Amino acid sequence: MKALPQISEAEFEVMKVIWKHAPISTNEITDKLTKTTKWSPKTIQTLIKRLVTKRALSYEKQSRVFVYTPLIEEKEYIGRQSHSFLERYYNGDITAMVSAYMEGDKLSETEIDTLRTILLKGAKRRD
Amino acid sequence: MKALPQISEAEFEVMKVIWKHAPISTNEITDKLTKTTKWSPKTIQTLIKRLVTKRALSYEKQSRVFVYTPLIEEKEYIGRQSHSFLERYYNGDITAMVSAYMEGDKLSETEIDTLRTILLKGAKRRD
DNA sequence: TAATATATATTACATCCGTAAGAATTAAGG
DNA sequence: CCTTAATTCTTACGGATGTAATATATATTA
Repeated sequence: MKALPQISEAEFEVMKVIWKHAPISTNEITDKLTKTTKWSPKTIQTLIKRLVTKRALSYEKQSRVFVYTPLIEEKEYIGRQSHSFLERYYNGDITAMVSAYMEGDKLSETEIDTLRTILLKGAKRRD
Repeated sequence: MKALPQISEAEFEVMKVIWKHAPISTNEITDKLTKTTKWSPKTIQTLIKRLVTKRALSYEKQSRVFVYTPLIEEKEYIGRQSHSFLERYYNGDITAMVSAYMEGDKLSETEIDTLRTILLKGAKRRD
């Protein structure tokens, strides 16, 4: 499996809008992000540029404007980040994380229910 | 609740040994970390120093040596990191994360069992 | 006490990141 | 065709981080 590019927190925000709306132009990205953040358009341009350099995005010149498409998949990226997060803080053990949440009373009844349901689905996956 | 200091990845490795063995001297920290990492003692010193500056550690001069104690709690720190991780990648929804793991077949049968057990404990089922 | 060993403090330096401003290029209007 | 406006490219700059090396202070030994 290829190494995914290192994406910073701010860059990730940019990726999110691109994942959601690709193919999408610079201006469209900028419009959306100036509404949800306090970044200047210049800043957003920089972030987009860096993502291209890092090969997280490809672009196509449509007439005079650039239109971007992600080169990495959202699910894959989040999966990798989750993996390394668990490694670092829970020795790679997701059950330790859930356990910590239970013990810290950080789970609502509803969430507990949801989790049980999720886990039941996989129950018959025993072969 | 006070803001916890920002601890980098490398610094976190140092914190882990201090959490585990505090109060612990510079040399002891260095010994342990040179075994588990490829860092030079100098690097480890730098990391310790930065942690002191950031007020993640306090120290006491015992005769001629410094002995360190954490100023922040491991559980609290990991809890905060977990929270912001979930915010960033799963909209703060831990069930979404577990769900993604289930769907990605990233959970072993054993883990699923463990999770079910964990969740049953908290089941003051009002059903 | 002077030389040496040891522990701590200061300085270094490249890269990444947040946050842009300014320069250059290109398209569109006069 | 040339000026202006829009778009993209280049440069900037301070703080954080990884990764140390060098310098200083202090303790031990000869």
